Amino acid sequence: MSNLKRDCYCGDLRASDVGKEISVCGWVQRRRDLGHLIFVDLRDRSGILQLAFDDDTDRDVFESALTLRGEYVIYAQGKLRERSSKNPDIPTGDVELEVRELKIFAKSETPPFEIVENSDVNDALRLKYRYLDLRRPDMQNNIALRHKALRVVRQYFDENGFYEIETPILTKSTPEGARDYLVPSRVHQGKFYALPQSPQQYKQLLMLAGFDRYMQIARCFRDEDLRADRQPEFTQIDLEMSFVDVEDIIEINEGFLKRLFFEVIGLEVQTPMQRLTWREAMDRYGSDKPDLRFELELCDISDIVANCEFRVFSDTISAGGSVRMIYIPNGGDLPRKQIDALGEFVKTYGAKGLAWTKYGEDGENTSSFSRFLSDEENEAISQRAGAEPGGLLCIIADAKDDTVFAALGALRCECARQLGLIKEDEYRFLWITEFPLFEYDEDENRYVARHHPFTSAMDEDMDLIENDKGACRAKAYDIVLNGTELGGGSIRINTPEMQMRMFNALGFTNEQAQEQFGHLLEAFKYGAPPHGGLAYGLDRLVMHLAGLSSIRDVIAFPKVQNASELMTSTPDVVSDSQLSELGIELTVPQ
RNA sequence: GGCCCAGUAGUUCAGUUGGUUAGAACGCCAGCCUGUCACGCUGGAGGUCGACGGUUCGAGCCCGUUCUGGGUCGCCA
Repeated sequence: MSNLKRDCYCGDLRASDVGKEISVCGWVQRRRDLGHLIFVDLRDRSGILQLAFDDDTDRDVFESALTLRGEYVIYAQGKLRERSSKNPDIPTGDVELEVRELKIFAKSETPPFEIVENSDVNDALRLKYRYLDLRRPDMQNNIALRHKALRVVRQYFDENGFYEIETPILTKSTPEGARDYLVPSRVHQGKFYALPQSPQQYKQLLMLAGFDRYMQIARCFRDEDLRADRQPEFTQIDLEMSFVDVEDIIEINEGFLKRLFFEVIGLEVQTPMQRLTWREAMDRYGSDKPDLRFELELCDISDIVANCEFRVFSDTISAGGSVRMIYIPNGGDLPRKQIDALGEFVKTYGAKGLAWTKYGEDGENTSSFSRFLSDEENEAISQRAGAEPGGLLCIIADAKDDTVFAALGALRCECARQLGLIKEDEYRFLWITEFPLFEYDEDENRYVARHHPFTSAMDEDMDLIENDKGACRAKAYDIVLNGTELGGGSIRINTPEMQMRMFNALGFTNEQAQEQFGHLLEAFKYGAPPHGGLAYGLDRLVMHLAGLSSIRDVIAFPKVQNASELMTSTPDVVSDSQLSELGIELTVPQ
């Protein structure tokens, strides 16, 4: 191959290069054999160049060109010439290579699917042959875009004084939080490492160690079920800063997002970005990651129906719940069947059902519940909604506010999607601040940390840690884009006393806290700076940059829904000797 | 763990109420073709209808189970 070196990429050649002697390498995209004239489209990561073989071509080279098939890997050398008929559809459409020398590096079987842009092939097949799928120009672009994003990440945070520091992959399993992936230890049989869910404790200890600003492109692992935007193995842009408060973190990250979106896709992001407190986000959108590309805000009507005859509403309120609605101006267009489907839709979020009113264009209303209310109550509801003919009112009542918010928040998005209300070309960034510090866990009958147990309470809510956990707010924030959580973080606790107070509040005895987090409590005795940070889901960020709806398309080798990897058939069985070396006996057959 | 959707040629799909030999396009193979660029023309090969079981005189189609993939609820500090 020493004398078969390429000197340029296919897609870079232009009319200004005509006359040059060039060499290219790549894969055969297509061969067009016209008899005494053969064209071959040669593809590399930069694009496509047309190779031409005709009567002036050396006979052996021509004969060799006749044997070319799709995905053959070749070298071609010759003189670049202007085409007699140009192709305006591709960047290299003005030129072609008059081939003088041709070398076939490797033949290829006919691939199981065509290597073309926008192919619509079954996911399982794509993933089984991921290396072929990745040859497709759109996948090449996605992966290149990811690289560009990573380059900006490293540049920006370097310029702002962050050190890139690696933290261990073999770590200690911690209670709370996601299920860990475990790695058995050979040296310490019966003991296990855990793969990190995030480098949380390490990055805090790096602040304690005095590095001041830390950044890592960190691989993280969570053994939980997958979604279109969730993989068991994913990448975080992990950040931590010392001597900062919430504002400092928001400021540096607004700068980052502005730079990232501009440099990668040329988008001008306005800063400062919009902010909502968690409380306001829930009340107005029923979600802690609201999509602001459309309106449809929630509205509380508990006060109107608190004493109404309709027990579904009034009983809910006396049980401590709420009755809330969204009003959809054009929702009256939805046929009855579709409204019933929305009723089924909200049930998947735990709602008992959907109460609705269709405001007819003729002034005649159809409603699932209005006959149970007084005229005054109906009128008050319509008035608060600002209802007009053609509108649709959707009401959810539940004894648990969480259920009302979950159902209405999801319904809001579903209606917007069905009615085409989402402004698809907008990028609505949003900070959600003042998250609750605690969250009640029904299964365990206790409060657990909503973010993680190292999160600081807001200064004015310190007393609530013991006195009113449900009302205690944290110095925690998320950055949201178009209804997706891009990242989140918090200001951390930095004294051993406060950290122990937090563990106690979560129900840990001092002994339990020492056992599981002793290293951190010990470290805090030696002077931890006030610090805080944030972590982005890199895959989600790149997904948005690429305008896609699944993170799989921006990950080179993703896993499928059951967390296996189809190309290599991972996970897989291991040999008995491997197991015995680890001191592991299986209770299930392999 | 629950719910929903899909599975027919290499690929993407069509397939009538359950009725003779399961079709199309692209791809593939062969032949012809000197300006194509999704080349064109002619011909050809290619199917356990995901699997198993059931109903039926008869199943790609109906029923059950199961597998695979996708979406989602729970879950994801």
